[in-house]
Amino acid sequence: MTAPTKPPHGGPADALSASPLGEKSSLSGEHLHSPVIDWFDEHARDLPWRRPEAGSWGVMVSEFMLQQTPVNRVLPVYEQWLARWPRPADLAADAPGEAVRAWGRLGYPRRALRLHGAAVAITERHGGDVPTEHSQLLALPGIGEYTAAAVASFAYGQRHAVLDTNVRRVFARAVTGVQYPPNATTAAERKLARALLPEDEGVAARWAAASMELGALVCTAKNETCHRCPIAAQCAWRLAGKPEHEGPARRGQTYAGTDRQVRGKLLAVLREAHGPVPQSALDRVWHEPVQRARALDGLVADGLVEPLPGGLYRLPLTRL
DNA sequence: CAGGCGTGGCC
DNA sequence: TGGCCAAGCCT
Repeated sequence: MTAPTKPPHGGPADALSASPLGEKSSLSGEHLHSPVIDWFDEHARDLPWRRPEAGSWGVMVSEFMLQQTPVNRVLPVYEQWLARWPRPADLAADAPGEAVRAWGRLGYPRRALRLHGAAVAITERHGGDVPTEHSQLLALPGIGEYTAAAVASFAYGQRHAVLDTNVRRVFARAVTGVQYPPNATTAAERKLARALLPEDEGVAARWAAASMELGALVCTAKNETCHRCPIAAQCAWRLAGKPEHEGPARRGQTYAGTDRQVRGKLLAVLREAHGPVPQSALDRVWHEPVQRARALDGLVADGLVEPLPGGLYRLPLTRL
């Protein structure tokens, strides 16, 4: 094959260059030996959804669970889900409330509902197989830009820019030279990600997983370990002396005392119970009646809770 | 597009 | 101790 000739040198200017978008930097490499992929070959974690037997459904389930939830907490729940619902049609045939219950304490339980909804759509519209097209994936509930690219790339080996928080941080540091990426993904970030993507489909998929893993294990938000980084020598941020984040503090998440906390407590009661729960049992989780009622109403509106006659509540047995 | 949406571990 | 952080999505 024609090995594209690489610029003779991969110094800082290569990674940093004001217009790195027209050509691949040495970070990804259009050849088959990017330092990040080499590092990945050596240090990638052996995660169940990366094994061939996981299949596209396993990849998709893992991506839903990993949205804002750490790997270690996902692992046991992932195993339970795949054992119980080995195919999308298996989950689709069960009640949505069972998905919510089996979600356990992963957090953001609307993801469980959306994953169930996606399984129903896959069963009804795609013959029970996770679709291969990015646009079809994007049309499923709970799948956005990132997850569609991740499933297409990790499950089907396709060439997509997979821009998650890890990759965005790696690019922000190594290429742009700042500590953190913007709050929301920008057009410039998408353009950069596309420009860095290796041409070859299989290499591109490998690169996507590798750059994500680098952000998860080495180029972390706090306590990054540059001495273990395969591109430390070209990293714009490190070369600039690792300047601190400038500008307004990044938006933090509040939790204590919010409706979210109340919703969590209400749903925990319903998860533990098998069968309808009386209002009085729910009243015990929060002292303030107005906020309590608002939280319960919200859960019902979201389809996470099903109200029954006689002041009883349960996880949803039927679809909305 | 800023803000809502769970949960737990870490420094 | 409490703010920050963890493979986002939706409105």
